Amino acid sequence: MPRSRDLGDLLHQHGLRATPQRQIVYDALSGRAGAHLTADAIYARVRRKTAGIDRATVYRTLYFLRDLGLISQSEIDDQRVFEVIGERPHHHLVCQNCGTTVVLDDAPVAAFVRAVRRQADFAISTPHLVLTGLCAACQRAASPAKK
Amino acid sequence: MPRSRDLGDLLHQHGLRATPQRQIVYDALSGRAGAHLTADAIYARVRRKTAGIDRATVYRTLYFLRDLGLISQSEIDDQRVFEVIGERPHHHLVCQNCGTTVVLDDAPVAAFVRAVRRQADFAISTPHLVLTGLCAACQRAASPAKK
DNA sequence: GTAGCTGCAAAATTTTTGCAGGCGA
DNA sequence: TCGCCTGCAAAAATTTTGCAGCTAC
Repeated sequence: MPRSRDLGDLLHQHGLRATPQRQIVYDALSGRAGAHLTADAIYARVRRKTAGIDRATVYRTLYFLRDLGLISQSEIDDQRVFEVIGERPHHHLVCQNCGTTVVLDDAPVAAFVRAVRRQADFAISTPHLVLTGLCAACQRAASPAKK
Repeated sequence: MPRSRDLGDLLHQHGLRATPQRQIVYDALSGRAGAHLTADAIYARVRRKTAGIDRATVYRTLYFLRDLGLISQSEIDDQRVFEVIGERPHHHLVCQNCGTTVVLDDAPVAAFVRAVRRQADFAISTPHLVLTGLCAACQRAASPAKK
């Protein structure tokens, strides 16, 4: 498993301050690459490692990292969730029936983004999409008659 | 301006109960077709018409209409917003810089949905997408050197 | 040394829930 | 009449903010 990218370097490059708290929050998310965690879940993970860290700091750090483009924020099932943005862009499909999460390659999304730029002259900048619908299994379960 | 579709008929068809509150909430959104309103804004509009209606009822009705597929729920700028789903599917692009909202035709979205179904066997069911990025004007303002 | 960051505490916002009575079908 | 819906009220959940002190640079 690849170690978390060194946050310190990145922050310094931007003239920002590297603090243990920021590293801890980032690590908590990195350790769960591919997973979507709520602010509360991240807080819990962070607390397990360092007791003194505060909820407010977690929130502030999350937004900080998001604005830097290091993590993404999305909405799943009415919950605000965060995820690290890895090297390779990818997206997620969440089944509204069984909750399964499927990874979607960036290719079709990139094509869509290009089409929108061409057609509407609008540059979609979502680095990580989370869309809902029905997974393969639930599609068939939902309409068994339609053979 | 087209009148709101008659909710009563629709609800009856599904064996559900038509109440004045449901009609009022639906009308409040219909009167603002194309706009994204927060639960609180909808509550305010509804109150102006009928003083007795409660916040809880607005929330319950909103989720009720959403689950029926009559209105869509999305997230803009960390705010949960609702919008009527009209006859013709369409989507929105929100500029993260100036806040402008651009309408996006369903065609490219439909193509994308088809591509995902083909590629990942996943049926995206979002009836109304709201994506963020940079509008035409802000794109140029952001990188003026790139001529 | 200094500005930016954090912890603490409190508040503000937003959403959800239980329950008794009302009302639509 | 019957059970779904609503208002009321309270609580729960989530997020934000002010401020004093600490700490990275």
